This record gives sequence, structure tokens and C-alpha cells, in this order.
Amino acid sequence: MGRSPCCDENGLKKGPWTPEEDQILVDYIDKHGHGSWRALPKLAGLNRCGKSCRLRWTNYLRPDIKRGKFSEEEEQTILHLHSILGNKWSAIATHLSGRTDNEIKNFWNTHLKKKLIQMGYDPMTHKPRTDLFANLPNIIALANLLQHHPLEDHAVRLQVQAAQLAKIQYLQFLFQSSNNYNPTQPTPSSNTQHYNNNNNINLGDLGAFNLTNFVKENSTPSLNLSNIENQTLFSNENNSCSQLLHNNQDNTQQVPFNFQTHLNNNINEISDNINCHNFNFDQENNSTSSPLNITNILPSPHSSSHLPPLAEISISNNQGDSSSNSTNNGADQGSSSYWPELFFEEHFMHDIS
DNA sequence: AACCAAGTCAACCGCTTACTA
DNA sequence: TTAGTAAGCGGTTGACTTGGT
Repeated sequence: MGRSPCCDENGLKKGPWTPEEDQILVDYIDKHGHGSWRALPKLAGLNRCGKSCRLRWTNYLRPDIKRGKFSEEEEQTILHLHSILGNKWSAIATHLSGRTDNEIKNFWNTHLKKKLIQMGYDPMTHKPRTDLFANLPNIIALANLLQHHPLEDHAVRLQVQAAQLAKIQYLQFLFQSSNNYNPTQPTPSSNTQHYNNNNNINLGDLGAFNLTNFVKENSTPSLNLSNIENQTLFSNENNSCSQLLHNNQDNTQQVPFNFQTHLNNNINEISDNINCHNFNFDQENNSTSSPLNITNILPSPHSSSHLPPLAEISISNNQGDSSSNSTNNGADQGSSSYWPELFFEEHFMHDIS
């Protein structure tokens, strides 16, 4: 497959278009249609490459282009379509008359993606983020709370805290997996596979596990984990943990179509879900009171493919939001990107297993 | 008023795909 | 079947704008 010659090889103009150039292009296409884009610039008398002309026309000069702010309805449509199609901007654009793929892409990158991240959702999978980095703000906040403590204590406490948050998230992951698993209903896209593989736990199996008690009782003396719990498990905004516990009915846990309203309305439902399952972790015996041997449902420490990636997007650079994510389900990533070894070495894991 | 950082968006780059000879 | 061309597409860049200090 050959590639088109680069447009600047012949000293053709690049950069922003002038109103005069726009007018020439519009006039020509009005009269003759665009025909061959490659031939158009010469025929129209423009010192531009055909590619540049095509982009200028399709992204800006086309008469049917709608300009201005995206409406709420358009925003919801983009979110919905993106959850299905991923970064297929042109496909999304076909459902929004008058909007170009470029415009939608820009709107996504500058508004919607940030919105999802702020709400604790992974903008690529539209799922609640399960990585530790999603809780970084909480950790930083905790660090601030500890500012009055001696520095050496500070570092140690932060490490302890990070490990505890990881524990909490792992438990939430188990809980989440138990709600997700449905062997008769495959996940709609490859993006979601690693969330559902082999975690065939059901709530009955974990039925006696009290997550909130666990959080409280495992708190270090120096940290008020009740506050963290309130912030991360039950607060309404910018919070990944509460969304982790959100019992989404369609088993996909994707950001719903009208996600904002949905999240706002369902915080009580989240709490209810936790309470109604009546978890009760038997700390003294270091085991669940369920007859199930939990070892059977825990992934092997060396079998990280059972676990969600720690950070699918949060630690990536700009390139990380590329569409390649849509074809990368994370399963082939190195194990280093999954739950850290130290987590499995924690006595907590030994306690459970 | 000047500076800086963050946000926005038009345009470009380069890869992929479809088509054709 | 192969290679060349054109067009489509998504990621990235950089100029410009805006808001804060």
C-alpha cells in the first residue's frame, strides 16, 4: 500500500486558511463539486494540497455543519455512542447531524472525558475505575491531614494507607465481580473482558462479608477511616469507590446514558445494596462465616489476569487515550500494571486465604 | 498591564482501507 | 496477485483565547 505524497513537498501552503482561500474553495465546490480532491487545488487555483482542501471543506466549510455549543441531548448521545463504539468518531458523527468527527473528538477530549474522569469513571471503558490512582486525591487529602505529624511517620502512614485502600478496592472488586458475573451473557466488547473473567462469585458466597466493618476495624490509629469511608463509599460526587459498589442492572457497569442524573439518584441505592447483603466479616476467626472457602474464589497472586488493571488510563500520557485502547483489552499487558505484588504479600491476603 | 497556565479547536500527520490497473 | 493512488480516519500539535494572579 503506497501512501499519498506529502502535501508540503511542492511548497504548498500549510496552516490556517484565510477567508480568501475559503471563498475560492467554496465557490469552486459550489460550481463543480469537489470531484477528485487531489486535482481540486490546481483546478480551483489554490496553493494547497487536496488533503488540506478536503479537511477544510468537511470540517469547516460544508454548508450543513452545525456550529456552536453541544446541546445536552448531543452530549448524552455522544456518551452513549462512545460507550458502544469507542473512539469511532466518524461513526459517532453520523448520528449527530451537522457535527463533524473532528468536532466531536475535540469535544470529547476537552469536556466529556474530563467529566467522566472527575466522576471516577474510566473514559475508555465507561466503567468505574478500579485502580488505586483513582483514589489518589483521597490519599493526597490524607497526606494533608497528616501534615502535623513527624515526617518519618508521615511516609510510613501513607504507605499503610495506600495498602489499605488497595485492600478496600480489591474487596470492592470481588463484590463488583460477583454482581457482574453472568455466564450466559457475554460482555459486549473486548474492553470489558478482564472485568468478568473467572470471577464467578455470587453474593451468596460472600454473603457474610461486611465491607464497612472491615474498613472501620482495619483502620490505623492515626487515620480516621470512618471519614474515608464516608468519602469513598457513600459520597455522591467525584468518587470511584461508591461507583464501584454501584449495582448496575445490566451487568456491564458502563456509564449510563444519562449518567449524571443516574449517579445522583442512586447513591441511596448504593448504600442499600451494601446493607441489604448484610455482609459480616468474622475478623476474630480471620475467615468469612460463609461455608465457602474463599481461597477458591481468589485469583492466584501470580495469576494477575484475573484482576483489573491498576490504571488503564490514569497513568498514561496523551497517547494513552488513543483508540488503541478499544482494541486492547488489557489482558496482554504486563503483570506489573496489575495489582502490586506488595498487595498480595500483605498479611491481609494471607488472612483471607 | 503583564505574565502565566489552562482550555479550545483548526489543522496536520501518518496509518489504514478501498479501489483500480 | 501486486502495487499505486485516493480517501478516510484517529491521534497529535500548536496557535489562539480565556481566566487568574
